[in-house]
Amino acid sequence: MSDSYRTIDPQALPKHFDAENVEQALTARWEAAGLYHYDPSRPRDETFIVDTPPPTVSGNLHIGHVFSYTHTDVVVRYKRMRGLNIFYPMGWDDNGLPTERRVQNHYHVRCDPSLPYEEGVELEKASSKVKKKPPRMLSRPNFIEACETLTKEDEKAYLALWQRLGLSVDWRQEYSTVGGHCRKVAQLSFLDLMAKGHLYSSDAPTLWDVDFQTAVAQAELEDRDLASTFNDIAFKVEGSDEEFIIATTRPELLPACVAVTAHPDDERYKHLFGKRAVTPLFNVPVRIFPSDVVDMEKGTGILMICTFGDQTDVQWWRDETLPLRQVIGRRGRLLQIEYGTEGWESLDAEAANRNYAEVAGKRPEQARKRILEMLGEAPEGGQAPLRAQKPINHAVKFFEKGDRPLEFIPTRQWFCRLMDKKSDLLARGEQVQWHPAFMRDRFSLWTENLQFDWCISRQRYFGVPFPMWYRLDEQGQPDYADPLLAAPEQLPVDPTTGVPAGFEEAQRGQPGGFVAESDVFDTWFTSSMTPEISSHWGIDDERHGRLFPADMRPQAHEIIRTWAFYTIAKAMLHEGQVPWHNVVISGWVVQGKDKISKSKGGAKGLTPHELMDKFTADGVRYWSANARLGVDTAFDENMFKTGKRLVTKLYNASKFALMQEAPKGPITRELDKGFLAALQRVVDEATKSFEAFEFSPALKATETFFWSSFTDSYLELAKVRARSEDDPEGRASAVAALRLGLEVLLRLFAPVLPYITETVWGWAFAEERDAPSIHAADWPSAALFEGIAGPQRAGSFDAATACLGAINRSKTAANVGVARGITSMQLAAPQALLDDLAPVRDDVWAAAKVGQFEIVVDEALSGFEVRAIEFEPKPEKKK
RNA sequence: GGGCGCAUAGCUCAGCUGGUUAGAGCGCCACCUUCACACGGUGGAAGUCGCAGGUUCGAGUCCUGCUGCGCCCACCA
Repeated sequence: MSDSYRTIDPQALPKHFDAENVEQALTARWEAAGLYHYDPSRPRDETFIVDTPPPTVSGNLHIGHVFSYTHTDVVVRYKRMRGLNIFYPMGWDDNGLPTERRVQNHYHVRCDPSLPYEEGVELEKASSKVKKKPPRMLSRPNFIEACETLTKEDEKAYLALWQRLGLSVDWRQEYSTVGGHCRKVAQLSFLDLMAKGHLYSSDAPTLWDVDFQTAVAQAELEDRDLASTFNDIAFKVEGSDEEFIIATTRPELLPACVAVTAHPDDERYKHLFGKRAVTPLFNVPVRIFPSDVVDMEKGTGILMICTFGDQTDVQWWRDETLPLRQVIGRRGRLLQIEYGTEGWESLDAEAANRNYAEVAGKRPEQARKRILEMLGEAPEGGQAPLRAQKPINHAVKFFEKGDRPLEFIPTRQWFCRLMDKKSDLLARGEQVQWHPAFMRDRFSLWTENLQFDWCISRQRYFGVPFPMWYRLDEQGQPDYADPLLAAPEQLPVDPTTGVPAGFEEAQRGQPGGFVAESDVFDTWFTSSMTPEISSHWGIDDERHGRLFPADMRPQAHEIIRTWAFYTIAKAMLHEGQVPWHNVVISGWVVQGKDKISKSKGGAKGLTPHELMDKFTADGVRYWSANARLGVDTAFDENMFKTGKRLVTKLYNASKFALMQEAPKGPITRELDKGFLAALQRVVDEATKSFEAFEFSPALKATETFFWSSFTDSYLELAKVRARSEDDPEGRASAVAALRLGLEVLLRLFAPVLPYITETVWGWAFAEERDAPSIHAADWPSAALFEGIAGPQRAGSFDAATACLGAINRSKTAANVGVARGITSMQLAAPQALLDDLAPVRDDVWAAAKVGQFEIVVDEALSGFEVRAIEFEPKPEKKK
């Protein structure tokens, strides 16, 4: 150990911090050193496990990504400095509709699961000329290959962004949700849930998207307000001339009407219960029954039940065992129907068929128009059934990615039972710590209001297939009650190409043979397994035991009902545990009133790379880390600017601090100890915040101290002594404190600003502390201040700061020429502090030549008072 | 209709368990090319803390009720 410090020559360093090159060089160095590698040999209690959200790779990169991923990285870097063994993986979510659509478009292909797999298919980006021809049809395995090929490109772009942003991910722990590993875990999950009896299939009315041609789950719904019309339509009572008026927004469902209902207490309609009504146009007699679900105030108080207009219709249909008259088909068009046949009885089948022919094959909105026209025509000597129309606005259910309203259509679907597990799920929500805490309410509310079991099957081609087949009986009809499940060793399997045990390929589709379940899982079925995907659940028990449950799940608040909810559900059903201990919720990036997201086309203006070019990666991270958890943040270039300014200041202040030369010596002076004591307060505060996952107050505290206490005050107060020739002991104390202060500040900033802090660390401290990277160094602890300071000493530093402030004010006053006649400064303080301040005072004094004030510091050095600053008042501003 | 959150300087926000004249950054004004930093420094102006009550010696902070904005959810006839 040498007896002088390793100093730097500022002339030898670039005038400005060359962020772009530094970012590249350090990223490469960190990767080469394996700095972020998880060490499987260390025990669980020394490990910090992150359940990283896998980004959807088909979206364009935008600042919203940068924002939330930085939050996680900041926490991770803090935990790493606390000495924890970090497990920080990265996944790519390339399983789902966005990828499917992109692949279809990019290569101009479509998937047909009935096709056999072709070896060695080479695809090219389709030209617009090619796109005029019919698309090429691919087997499902080929289609998945195409997805994997295309998403590889996107993943490269993400990787480059993440690395430049400085995410300290262990890149060896990478997965893709459409890859073999994830397919296997998802299929294992299915087999386990089957074995535990949580799954069932049923042929029942299900929310159906007519464009995507698939069922959707409750979690994928969104309400949209649409303009609509309440149509008052007259129904006749069977066998009489009496009529009543129902109100409906969906007159096109008139042929699907199966009953009429009103409130049991409704005097207007009481006498009708038990009788039958006759529908106009189709003359179908339907039951009239009472139901207390009916709102007497709404519409006319009496309404028609159709199969199916909404969820209430489904409920009545079930409870009252009403007939099924499905008129809307899977493609969203009115089906062909023959009145007079079974189930389609009519008092005048001929007229009914004539009327129905007008709307068969039409879309609902066209059919509605036509039906209303017909209802508006008065029969001979009578009144038209359409009596009145009233415009309204009402909420209509849509698939969140869809363009047309959802329909209820009876189809066979697979469900995971959750309705009977609400209280267990709520209890799990209580076992998880939510940050911020109020986000738990979102989870609880959703769980309490859950209405359907989880529909896990989708009639899509691309996705993780059900590992399952059905036996075909002698007539070639599938036996849904007793499916053939894949064996675990077979996974991942695509049942459209794989064969169940005990069968041969030749028996596919043959009577007495088998047929594949062609559905795929809801993408959340796979995404809800991210902790288990990382831990290799069901595949490597030893690893799973080490990595499950995780410590931290970072995520956005709008997917609490999906991602967080399903992940909690899966962990409960599979392992009887919570999937992680902490959920850390980031807010959104907003621009004006709009959330910045892929659906909105990203931020106006600069891309993440352009922002980093302009403000440095550290500057961009600074902006992210400034946001409080769960709170939306404005996209504001000023904040990036402030971040870059901080980086620049750190660069320059560090140069200055590390160019001061002195022999090594103890920190003995009051001012130096006071400064370090004040810094220790900041360390305590930052640590406390970080422990609660609140990085932003930690950054704020550090930043404030850095600017106002370190650069503005302490550097000014210590620099005269640090260069003094005639006070060797005071000089050694100042330089030692300067360096220690800088070192501690670098460590405090390291989680947020990895590049600039590592750069400065390398100038001196890497060698001095025998720690090549600051990111593997310890978070500052009390040990660093051992024997030097104590928080109670900070008063002397506060006093000195006030003194400097007074001097500065007097300088400014002198410059503007209003402080005449002020010629001396009194500082009443313990001698120890006065000694330290004397050189500052004399130095500044000589320059300023003005000022008269008194600073009184109490003997305990815990407080101070500034007295008698006498300046002439500033002259009134001329207006 | 239910739940949650927000409302503090022109803008973006911080103000923990209630305690003396309410803070920061940006912007604005004045001054300063001085040793690492003009990608800088120093100083300054600027707020009836959404509104109305209440609790308290004392309220930006706690309670009640309003108003506005945002988000999540809802059974949509």
